[in-house]
Amino acid sequence: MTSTTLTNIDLESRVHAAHPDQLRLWLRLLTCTQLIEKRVRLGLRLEFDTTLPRFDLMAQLEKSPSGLKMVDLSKRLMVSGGNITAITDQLVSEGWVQRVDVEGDRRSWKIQLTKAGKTYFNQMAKAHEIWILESFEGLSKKEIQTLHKLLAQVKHTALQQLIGPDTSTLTEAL
Amino acid sequence: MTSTTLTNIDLESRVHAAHPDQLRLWLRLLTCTQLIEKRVRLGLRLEFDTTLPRFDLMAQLEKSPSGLKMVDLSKRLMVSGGNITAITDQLVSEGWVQRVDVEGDRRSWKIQLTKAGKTYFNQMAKAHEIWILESFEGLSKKEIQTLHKLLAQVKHTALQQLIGPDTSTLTEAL
DNA sequence: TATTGTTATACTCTATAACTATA
DNA sequence: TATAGTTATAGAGTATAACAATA
Repeated sequence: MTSTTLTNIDLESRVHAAHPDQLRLWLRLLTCTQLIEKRVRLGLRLEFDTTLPRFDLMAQLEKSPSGLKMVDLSKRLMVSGGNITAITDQLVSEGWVQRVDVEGDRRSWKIQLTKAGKTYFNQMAKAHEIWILESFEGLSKKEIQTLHKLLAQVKHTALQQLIGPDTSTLTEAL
Repeated sequence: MTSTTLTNIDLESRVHAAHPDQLRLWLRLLTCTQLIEKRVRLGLRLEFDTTLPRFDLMAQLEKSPSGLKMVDLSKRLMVSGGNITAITDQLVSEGWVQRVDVEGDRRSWKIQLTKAGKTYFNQMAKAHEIWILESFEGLSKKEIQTLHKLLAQVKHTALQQLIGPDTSTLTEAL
């Protein structure tokens, strides 16, 4: 018989019997996220010739039709301003987003999806939704709700741990 | 009042009310993982001047005291062979791991932690464990078990979706 | 022929810091 | 002074492909 089964060939093989349940949970959480993320990245690259950060930025814009400032995008995507400039430049050159003047503050832009960008994003979002549905198809509706609820608590705690109990922004904390 | 609360300034603001529960679950899963991962990366950088991929590679070696071949590391860490060579080279130059000849196959090495590497890794692992315990301290023991169990199903399904039902390795599928 | 590992290359994402323009 | 955004730079990680050595 072979020395390792497929399910052992991943990060979880790191866990020792002596390690606490929290560590096992973290590695399982990480494995799940990485598997789904790899699937999404693969699909975005093969079917749409794009990347996850670009998709994420467009998803933020789709959610805010009036547009978002660079600094808003920086906070929401939890990356530095220079990154936002770089990714935005790419998307502008490809025609998917546009910079629009902000009335009353000549330092800022509103970044918006173009009409072509909306169409393009909607196509990606449909495919994305299918990949995600497939990734969770082993769970019942109730299990999905339970998971969602438990992860709410994790999110709350992890956020506190990362940024502390004050009101500073995420990017400032990093 | 401010337009956004802190908990809205993240990826989950992408979700629309019309989107299915699975999509909400995925974004929450991603947010949780990213928050904890940022905390771990920050700690590894500030306290140990190292990175997560390097830590992960050493963790694999610590789990396999007899050593692992490059190809094993490639599969377990789900990255290409060239990356393993690069990261291993760094760790060798820093004295934390060593390449050891494999009897009977002159193409391969066994990569092992050095004595100094074991000491160094154990220090990191202690700190890592604390960061993880803190990240999940909002959950009861039972909730941790429930989460772990539900994520087992997610892992299984996501793995099938990513690589298909056959027996090929992860890296081959990517 | 297939496998193991290395090398060369290029690309994406990332942060930091210096800078300009504006508030 | 502080904020918004850009630019320049450097570094890490990643994949791919060509390659050499060995099985």
